[in-house]
Amino acid sequence: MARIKTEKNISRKDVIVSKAATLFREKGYKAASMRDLAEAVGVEAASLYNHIKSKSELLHELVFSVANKFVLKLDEIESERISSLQKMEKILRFHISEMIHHYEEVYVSDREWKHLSDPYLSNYQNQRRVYRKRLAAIIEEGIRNKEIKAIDAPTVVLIFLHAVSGIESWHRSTKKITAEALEQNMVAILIDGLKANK
Amino acid sequence: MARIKTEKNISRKDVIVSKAATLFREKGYKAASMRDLAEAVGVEAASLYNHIKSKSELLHELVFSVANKFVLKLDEIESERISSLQKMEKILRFHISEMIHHYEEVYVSDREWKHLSDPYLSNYQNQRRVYRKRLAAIIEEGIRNKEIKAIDAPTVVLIFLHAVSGIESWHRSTKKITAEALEQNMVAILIDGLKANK
DNA sequence: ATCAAAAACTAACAAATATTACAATATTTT
DNA sequence: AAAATATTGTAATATTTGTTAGTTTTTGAT
Repeated sequence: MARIKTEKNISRKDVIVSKAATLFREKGYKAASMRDLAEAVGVEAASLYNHIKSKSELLHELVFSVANKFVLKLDEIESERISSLQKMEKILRFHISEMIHHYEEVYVSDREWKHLSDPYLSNYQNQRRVYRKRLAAIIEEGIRNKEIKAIDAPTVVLIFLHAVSGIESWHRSTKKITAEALEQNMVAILIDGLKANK
Repeated sequence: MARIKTEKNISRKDVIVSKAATLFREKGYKAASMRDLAEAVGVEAASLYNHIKSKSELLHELVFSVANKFVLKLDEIESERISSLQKMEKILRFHISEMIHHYEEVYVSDREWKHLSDPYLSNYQNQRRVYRKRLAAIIEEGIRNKEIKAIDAPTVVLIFLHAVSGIESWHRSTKKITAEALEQNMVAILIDGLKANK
């Protein structure tokens, strides 16, 4: 009987959730079976249920842990006393950094939330809506201050969020530039694209 | 017995493929069942097989028809005698327009290609690689001409392609700006973000 | 009106799915 | 070392899946 190996402060459940993230990213939530997951973990499928309640629990734990992290960071940045453009840059950099360093989880959270079921689904959709609204508000403030060019704020938000998810391709590519260079390039394009013409 | 309704020059298969696009977008390829599709079409599941070979055929027909369209357009734009920046703008506008007017198909092609099986999968991945390389080449030419700021070309490509897929959120939102305004805004941010500082 | 082809239906299939009950084994606590 | 607890395995469950076989109905051409 091969037990699930754990290190200090990492529960067996954590191991499962983490492997699930990888699997959900690779195959998608629906296509990833509990047997696949069991194999990745090194155990029989039924044994997983000593640590988790269901497959769907895995998904919503992943999704909400990521979502919460972004909300917390936004709380922090919003209250800083810096310009709108600087706020946007900080948010952008945070998104990029999270996508690079917690790739699997962030990716799954971004692409697989459709398969949440209520009440988690509605909850998540609401959270996202609010999050986007808050970003749009920052941009609109920047427009009022003539810092940011006159442009539709929700459109900017949508470009920003999705542009970052392009890091997925970067992650898979073999000939990568460094993470720092990637971040610098993205900021150069997107933040420059926002600046009001002087 | 309720037949599948067809209009002129639209085969029953076309109707099925089109409904499949909507369904695959809504639920994802894996989660969309043939019975779901049958219901959307207004017929029993088995009846679909008079017109199509398999579920996977639906996916790869969708994916490749979209992919081919983009390749054809790129052929056209590449051979035009205009600046690199203008080429990028044209490509961007085409992507935006396709995403707006053929939302379901483009979205599915973008997000569900993972579920293709070989040889279609390898084929598609190759096509995409080549397509991105060609876009990067245009950008690099622009950099050499000092038209575009010195920046990592593959990163630009990745931002562009994914930024466009953000239109998905626009499509679902209720309070939309017009398609033209959306396009104008996206071009403003992304193309401006590329321009070399004068 | 007849006949062939196209398109629908009913019924059934094997395979895969998430999950459960329960017995066997390992670990920790006493 | 014994008892209690945690973890795994085996076996089985009901559902859902894509798909096929065979039959009946509908359509369009003669």
